[in-house]
Amino acid sequence: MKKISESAVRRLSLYLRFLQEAEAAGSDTISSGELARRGGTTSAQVRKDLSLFGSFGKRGMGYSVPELLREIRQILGLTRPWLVAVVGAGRLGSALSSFRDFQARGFEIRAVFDSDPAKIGQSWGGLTVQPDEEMDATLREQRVDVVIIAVPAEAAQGVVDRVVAAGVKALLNFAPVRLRVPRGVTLRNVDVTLELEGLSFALASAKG
Amino acid sequence: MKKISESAVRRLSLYLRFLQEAEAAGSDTISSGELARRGGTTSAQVRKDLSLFGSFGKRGMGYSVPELLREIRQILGLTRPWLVAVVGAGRLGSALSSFRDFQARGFEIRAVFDSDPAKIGQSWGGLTVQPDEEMDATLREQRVDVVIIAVPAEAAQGVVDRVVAAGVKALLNFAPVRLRVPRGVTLRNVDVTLELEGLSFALASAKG
DNA sequence: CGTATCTTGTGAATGATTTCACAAGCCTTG
DNA sequence: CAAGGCTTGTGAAATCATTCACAAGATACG
Repeated sequence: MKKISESAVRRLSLYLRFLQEAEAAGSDTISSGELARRGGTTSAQVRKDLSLFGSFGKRGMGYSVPELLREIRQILGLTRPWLVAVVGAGRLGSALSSFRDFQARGFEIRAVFDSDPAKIGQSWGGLTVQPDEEMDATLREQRVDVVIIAVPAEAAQGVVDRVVAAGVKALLNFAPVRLRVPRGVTLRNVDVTLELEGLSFALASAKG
Repeated sequence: MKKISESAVRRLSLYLRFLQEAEAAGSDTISSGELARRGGTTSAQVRKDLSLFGSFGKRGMGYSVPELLREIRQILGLTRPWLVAVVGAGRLGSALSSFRDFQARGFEIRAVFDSDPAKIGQSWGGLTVQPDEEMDATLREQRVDVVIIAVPAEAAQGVVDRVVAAGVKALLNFAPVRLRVPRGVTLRNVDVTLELEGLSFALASAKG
């Protein structure tokens, strides 16, 4: 299979969202041009992205909304739920755990961990905060697929090493630090500081 | 001035972080190879990125840590603090407002807004949650540079329109929705759902 | 002072991604 | 059932980003 760029996957994810909107609005079909308009890209880009995985449209007609929904869900692996654990029960972890959208999109939070004894045992929307020591066992027992890292930067690499050792293959990191993962493990970073500095650059460039 | 890609700016921001670490560790100089190693890129990439803005190194010696720190701060516009407001006093807004790193990196949170009467008046780390109605006046009075959007998706575009009308030129959006901004306004998105779906794609591709 | 060693800065080459452009297919209408 | 009007799928072209490769400058050391 040929290599799919990260930006192409991002766009697919966006198209999925637009298709859900179109479905809710009662549309049966949608054109590449319409998807492009919503996504701020071009119709050729949309068709190219989709053509990486197959031919889903009808010439003259566009794409069937339910069919393309099915196809993109299949491509993105969203046909079954993924099990998620959050490490770090601070404010960010709390915000993430309560994010209702996750559940709706097929990500089920199954465990929350923290190293702070004061936090352990607290109940969080049906889940009990567990101590770090139980991480390895729980991750395996619950067959957790994805771990969200919401601990301070200094602690993040240690958490990565432990969850990777427990067999987890996908990580989403919120700590402002560059983490090392072995081959075969996928890591994505959400780095708010980086984004703010990007805004700073834009402001400074504009103002001179 | 030639166009600078977003990925180049991201990397500059990373180099800045590594330089701060190097400074804390007492290093006087650092080579492009060392910056590359920490950033997971190549030394040529580092030199190319820096060469977009000038020649800061000494052949045979690398870069002076304090000097390159100064230069990158200058490039990124981090020589003075930026004033920030958070719209949305939910859990995410709370997590962001309490994020100590912001202050340390030159982003000062000056106001928090919410539309929920139950939240208004609450004290948040020295700030009082203000009602939406005061947004326009406060943003102008406080000369807010950057607005962080931490409201539900349905409310986000309305917030954008209001803060843009109040003269704000830089936005960081956490709502899982594609927002429209006029030319001259910079928008960055942090979309956790997109990131999770990216992980899902990686997992699904690997497992077959 | 001359040689060896290191590392920068940068054109040229390569690779990746996006855009262009158009033949081909599908539906509607008369 | 033929003509007209859309819209797809996709090679080819253009643009953008990364990597290569090396001359040139700087230091260290005998």
